[in-house]
Amino acid sequence: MDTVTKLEQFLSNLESSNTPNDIQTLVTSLRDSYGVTNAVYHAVNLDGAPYAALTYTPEWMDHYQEQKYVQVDPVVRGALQQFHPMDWKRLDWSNRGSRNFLGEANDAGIGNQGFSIPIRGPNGQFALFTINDNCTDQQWEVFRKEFLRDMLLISHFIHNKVVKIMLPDGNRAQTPLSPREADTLKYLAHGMSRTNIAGKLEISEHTLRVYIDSARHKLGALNTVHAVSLAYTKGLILL
Amino acid sequence: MDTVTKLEQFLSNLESSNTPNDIQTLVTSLRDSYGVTNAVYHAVNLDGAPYAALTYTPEWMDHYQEQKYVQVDPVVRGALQQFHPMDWKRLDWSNRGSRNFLGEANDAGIGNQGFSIPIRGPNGQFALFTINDNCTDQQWEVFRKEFLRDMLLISHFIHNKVVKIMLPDGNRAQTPLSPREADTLKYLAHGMSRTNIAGKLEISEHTLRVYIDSARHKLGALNTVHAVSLAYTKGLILL
DNA sequence: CATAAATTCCCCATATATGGGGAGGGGCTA
DNA sequence: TAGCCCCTCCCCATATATGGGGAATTTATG
Repeated sequence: MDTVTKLEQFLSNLESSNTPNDIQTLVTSLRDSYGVTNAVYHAVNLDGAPYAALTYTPEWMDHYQEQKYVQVDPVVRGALQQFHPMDWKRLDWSNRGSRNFLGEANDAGIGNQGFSIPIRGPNGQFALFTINDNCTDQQWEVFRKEFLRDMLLISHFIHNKVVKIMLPDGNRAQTPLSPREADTLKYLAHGMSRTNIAGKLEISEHTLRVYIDSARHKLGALNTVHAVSLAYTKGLILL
Repeated sequence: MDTVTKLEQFLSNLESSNTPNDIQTLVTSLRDSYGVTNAVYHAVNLDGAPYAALTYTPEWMDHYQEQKYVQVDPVVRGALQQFHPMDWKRLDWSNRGSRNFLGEANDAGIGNQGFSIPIRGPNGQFALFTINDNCTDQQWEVFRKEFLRDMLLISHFIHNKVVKIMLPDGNRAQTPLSPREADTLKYLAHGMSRTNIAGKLEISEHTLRVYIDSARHKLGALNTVHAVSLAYTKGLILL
């Protein structure tokens, strides 16, 4: 079975996946067809909720959840600041929490080699697609060279499908912001005060307040900080 | 020349690209090898600055810049809210600004067909990779089916390279936030008041203030809104 | 052309955030 | 073990933001 066929097969299976269970099956068959120890799709943030389809043991997952490892896991922390797929060897495992985590992960049968692909979507979506294996550095390098591109595509398509399944109404029309409102929120995000922004936009501070208020109301935000973070994650403003 | 070779050739050319000029040349040769009307890499936000490598005419680019079309362009607005490559036909061209923009774009020789791939990186990076052409819907559909995957990979690798070139110190160590600081900023982003957050974290409001203050100082933020938006874009907190 | 939305201006009172201090206990690391 | 960072608590005074009103002109939209 050559490379193209593996990817083709995955994409064709993905096409006919319509439930969370299908995705789980898909990830398992992905692990088998590429001959690795584990394959993991982990949506760290999908409109506030997490979601995962993976081949780790349920025990390890429960443990991970209970210990709130998502906040400590160097893979997650690293991926949040990276764009390119990230090899686990290049992460910082120096502090105690990480070492502890690493030890427990090894005990849970997770491979010594691995890379994780960060996936970013609108609305603050953040997910990871991870492949890991037990093998030598050389073997791993060969795998990486051969399949990294497949994995990039797989990570993209699997996330796209998961969003479709988990957030069927995710494509609802967005609350539009008026140009002035968008400007206002942008400058607020930059840390400017009302007085400064009003000066920059050459309007009175009273007027500026109207924009902040109307943006808050449009977005259903509880306060200004909320409005700014909503507008940014929803892709309504550019920083 | 078959598909694999085109992509391979691009990636090999990319490997040896080390300056903005190289990227420009690369995009031009990309357009030629895939036989389309235009190829565009447009970093809308690269640490606050824009950057573009494209095959549009300089006149159109100047016009685009002068008119601040980035704020009106339905392609940009749409891509900000999408994950998957977005066909231009599926955008909303109904309002006056968009129609006007479309007319001028046609006059500038931009193809009637096109799709744009949104690219999201850490630090609020947002870029678009666009391919457009003059052809029928059917021809376009064929092109899309055949080359969409290539384009996804190209968009990923070109962005990765541009960031390396334009932000060579982009991989500097991030200001770490303590767990309490990160929690605090996260809840602030959710729109909670100090009083509520203090209650949730079961600490006094005074203590909470210390976290906000120290986070502000660590991030070099001008105020709380700024601190939250910095922490989020830098990947230091999960919403 | 009628209606809606955007943009601009203003007042008053209260709630909340910020800036400047200070202080003690506990844990990790060199 | 010494030093650094984290976590927790407190005071005072001032600056800034919010919530509740109201109203005009211009610009888009159907």
